[in-house]
Amino acid sequence: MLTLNGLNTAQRAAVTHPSNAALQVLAGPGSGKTKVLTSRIAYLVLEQNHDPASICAVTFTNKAANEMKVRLAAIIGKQRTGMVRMGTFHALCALFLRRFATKVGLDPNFTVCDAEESKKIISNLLKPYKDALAATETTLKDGTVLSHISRAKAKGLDSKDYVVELQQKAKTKTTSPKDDHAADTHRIVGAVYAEYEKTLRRNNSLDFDDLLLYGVKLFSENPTAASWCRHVLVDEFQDTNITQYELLRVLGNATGGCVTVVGDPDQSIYGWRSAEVGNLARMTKDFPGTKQILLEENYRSTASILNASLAIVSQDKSRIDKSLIASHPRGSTSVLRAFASEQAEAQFIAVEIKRLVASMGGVLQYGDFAILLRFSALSRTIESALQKEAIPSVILGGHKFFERQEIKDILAYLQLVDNPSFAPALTRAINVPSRGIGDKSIAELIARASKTKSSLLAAVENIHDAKHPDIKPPVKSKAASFVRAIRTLRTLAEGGASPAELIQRLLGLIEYEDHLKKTQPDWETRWENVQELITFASEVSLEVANSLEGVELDSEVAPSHDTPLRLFLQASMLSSEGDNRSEEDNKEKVTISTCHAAKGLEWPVVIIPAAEQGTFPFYRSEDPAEERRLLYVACTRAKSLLYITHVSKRKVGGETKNKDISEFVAAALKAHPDVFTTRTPALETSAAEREVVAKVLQRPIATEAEVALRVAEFRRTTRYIDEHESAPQAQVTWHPALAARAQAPAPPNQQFTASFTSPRVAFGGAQPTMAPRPAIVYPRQPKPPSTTTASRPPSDVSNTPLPLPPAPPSVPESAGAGVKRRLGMGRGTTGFPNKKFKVPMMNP
DNA sequence: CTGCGGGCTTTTTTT
DNA sequence: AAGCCCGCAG
Repeated sequence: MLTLNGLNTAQRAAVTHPSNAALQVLAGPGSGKTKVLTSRIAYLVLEQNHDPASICAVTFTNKAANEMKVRLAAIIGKQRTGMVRMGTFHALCALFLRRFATKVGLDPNFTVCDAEESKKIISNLLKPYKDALAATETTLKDGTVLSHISRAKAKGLDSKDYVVELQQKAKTKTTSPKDDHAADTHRIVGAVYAEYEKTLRRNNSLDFDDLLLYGVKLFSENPTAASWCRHVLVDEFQDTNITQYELLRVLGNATGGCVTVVGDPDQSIYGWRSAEVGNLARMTKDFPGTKQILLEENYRSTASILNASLAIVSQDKSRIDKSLIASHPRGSTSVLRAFASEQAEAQFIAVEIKRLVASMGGVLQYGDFAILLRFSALSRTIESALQKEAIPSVILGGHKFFERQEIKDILAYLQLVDNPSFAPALTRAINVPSRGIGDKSIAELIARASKTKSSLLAAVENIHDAKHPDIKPPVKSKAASFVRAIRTLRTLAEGGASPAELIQRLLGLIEYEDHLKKTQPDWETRWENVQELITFASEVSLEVANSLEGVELDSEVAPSHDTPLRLFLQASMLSSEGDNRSEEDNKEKVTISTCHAAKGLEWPVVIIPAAEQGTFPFYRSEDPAEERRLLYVACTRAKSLLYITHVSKRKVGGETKNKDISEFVAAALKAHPDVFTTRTPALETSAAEREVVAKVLQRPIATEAEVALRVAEFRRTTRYIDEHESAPQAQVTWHPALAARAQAPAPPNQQFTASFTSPRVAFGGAQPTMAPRPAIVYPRQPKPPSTTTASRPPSDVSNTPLPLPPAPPSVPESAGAGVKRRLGMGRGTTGFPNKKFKVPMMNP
């Protein structure tokens, strides 16, 4: 029996909404949307007797899917959870396309082509147009073409549609020289698009967008492929594109309109990837009678943080005015500080983190901090500042594990074994390790392959077998070891060898470790990465084995063509960095992440550096409003404390440039001067302020003695403390909006004492008419019977009195700092711990 | 031809 | 970090 005790009225209404009626949940940050989603699935299964295998839950990332699985398993059990089809749109489509490949004219062993390979294909296709382009003095980069194509695909336009649309546009538009220019490049894009499509088909591969497009094709043309589906749920709906919407529509129709979506227009930050907030409105039209339910109570952040966040996002004039009701007390006022350089900024951040850890007396540890950046390159200075202070850190969404050279090298061989038609893998693998087969030879091989109408690999094999003559730069003998490796692996794979075994064998066959040693100065970390790939491979196999338990395979309808190797390759291509975070390892590490990758996550303390013009909004962004929402998303990740910092000078490229404060922050400050202060919270002297921080986190507070001890230790060991507390803010060029405040002494950071009631926070409209509601009271609970390491700090929801988290470690030696000093904590393995992988894959 | 080394630039956000 | 360009050696 499903218990709805922990839900508020709106949440309950959403969860128990009739299962056969379309539902749209508009959920502000921290309003418990994940809880609603999981509870609704549980409701469908437990109360409405839906077969778990008939429910499809789509998440934005694989990580989100894994998280939801954990939480759902707590309600309906592991086995039933395992039957729910949960994953990204991409993973969902890939799963069914493997099954039903032939229905849409594909081979089941298609390879998923990642962006880098797509780009290479396009760059080759673009070559013939080089001269034409040079003549008109235009440049057309492969990346630009790819993004045009991707945009078209996101709208469901194939190359023919794209060209047609171009022609229509050309008719309606007045012709200026500039338009002619654009028309020229678009014509080329159209031509390249057509060839790109053909190339992918020839290579038996699908790019990310194709997964969705072919998914739509499959489900719309083959009702049997979707007949299993009784209810579709989509999370982060504001960030879906048209093609993804089509998927929802097609699957939703198959269920007779049983769809539930959750989203928040204020958090739409993927417009650059063709996401359309308009999908929310579209849905209400396509699914008549769609019920909208608003979740406006925020259970995550202090009222101060919500104040600051809303002050930022409410500047958007076109925004539909929504409110967020704080369930937590006001808490410390958010901090806004300026610095003279990015080094000073980074140093402040590092020292302030240490100060907070000390002054909270152990209630906060390093894992409670996140530094959220507009783009990853900003992490450099911050990383080194943290390192200098011996603060361990992890980078989320930095260099992608699966995009590293050494990983792609290995994958290329395996892709070729699985799919001999996949030419990009051959061009990469054939010369790793170097076999003296360079660009020229490859060009000749390609010519041979197209002449004999065979795949590149077949061409190489034929030359090797002397069935065909050698080519001009002779390649026959050079390719021998390559062909041998491929053939050995092929035999092993057919014999049922696991992907992990295949990799091991491959490493021997091509003497990859030696190759790394010879060619890479940092071969050690690269070799470690290869080892981690093996770990990942064995995890995939394990995961698959587990998820097969108790799952009835619909093998008669659609025989599975999956092989372990194929599943591994697909998992590799569809996995995103954040999926594989081992929580245990990161408890004592500060998280550095991009704002985008932080979506859906939360931390007790969030620091947002570089809040400057040019980075917020980013100078290349086409949509400033989206940049503002991005900042809003970043701010609303914070539970207890929020910091925004900016500098007056920053090195950009080679030169130092003067920087102004972000217009978003300046405008927020102008409209609501009280939402920020330059004073850092005086936690060490104020027990009341400490208490709020702890209360929001539902943690016990530290004793005065503990705090005093740690603060003393901090003062003794950290020498920058005095410097930064008395940092002459006047040196900094203030934005006009800040200038006045900089002169005046900062107000004490003590608003939190005002009351423990929660005011309705609303901007942009009339002031709230609602009376303040009493704050939720958190009953102190004894230490839980070891809720153990079950899951990461669950995001989004905490409106019920949860058991307290495991008590913070009792005074680890010397503030726990010097412990993990491992320099740079393994550069090569950034963010990819080798423990506890979650495998991105739909349940079969 | 190929491969190597050096020097340069260059980088938004991601399935 | 990884791509690009260059020039030189095998």
